[in-house]
Amino acid sequence: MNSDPLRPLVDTLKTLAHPVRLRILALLHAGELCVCEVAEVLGLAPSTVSEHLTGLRRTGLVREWKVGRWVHVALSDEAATRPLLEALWPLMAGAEAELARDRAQARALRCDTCTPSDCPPSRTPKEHA
Amino acid sequence: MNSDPLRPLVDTLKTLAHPVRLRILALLHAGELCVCEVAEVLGLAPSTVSEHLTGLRRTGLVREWKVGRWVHVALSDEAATRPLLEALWPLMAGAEAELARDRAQARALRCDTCTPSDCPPSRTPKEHA
DNA sequence: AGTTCATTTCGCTATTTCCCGAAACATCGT
DNA sequence: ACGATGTTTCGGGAAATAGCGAAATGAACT
Repeated sequence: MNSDPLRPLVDTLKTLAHPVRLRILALLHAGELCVCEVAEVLGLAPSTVSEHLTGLRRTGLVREWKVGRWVHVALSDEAATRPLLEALWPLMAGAEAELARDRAQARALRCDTCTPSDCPPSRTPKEHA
Repeated sequence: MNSDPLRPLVDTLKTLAHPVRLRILALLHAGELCVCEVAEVLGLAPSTVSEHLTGLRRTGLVREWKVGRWVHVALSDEAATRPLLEALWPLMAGAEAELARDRAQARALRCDTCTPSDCPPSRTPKEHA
């Protein structure tokens, strides 16, 4: 019945059309993170972030994989959504202040003696010593 | 308080994220139309189309102007939204059949002895004779 | 002035989206 | 096996969105 050929594109656009999800994409543009770090930076409940990420994954915008008990997230390298994302970055210029603050906060959370892929994220660098 | 710097971009994306509005944009990509023609092609109530167009105009995606008692609509030439639209056309390829049908129907409604700018749109060409 | 026709605004209902907390899962460490 | 921690799923309530018909508006033509 519902074979609307515009459906996939509309789904992608709907997924993009939310400030939190744009902030997540901008965060991931600077490097991968794990779900709890995203939740911390955005100040949202983990369940909320998980649901946003489900949408982003459904539309192929991000990919996720497990590392120990953490789920790491990064921008997908799928060709389909790339041009849209590339067109989007310049349009986020007006929010650069907020986005830079997000990135700085993510960097502060991240342990700096190891890469996100092979080490559990730590809330504070000293927890890792 | 609510000075979310991502707001304008989110508004634009929300406006794009609807099959009817995408079809309207694709229609206008082939040339300007008046509101009643858009309603006829899409098979929607004029009030519904009017509301969709209000959103498209609010976000600068289309422009409208009065011609007699008709309101003509065309894609806006604003620089801000252009790159987004340009990234969008290729992504609509999967719906080319439906979009081509829309365009054909619009062409059938349109009087072919005059341009849309200086002549009231007529339902059938012979009404114009 | 009154009529007609294109368009918009309004009132309404149905559906969807967003966010959370509680509970369920999953994985690691002890 | 147990507890701790990260994540997801579920249930629900507030808000936004989509569609229509009816009524209001504006412009043209008698």
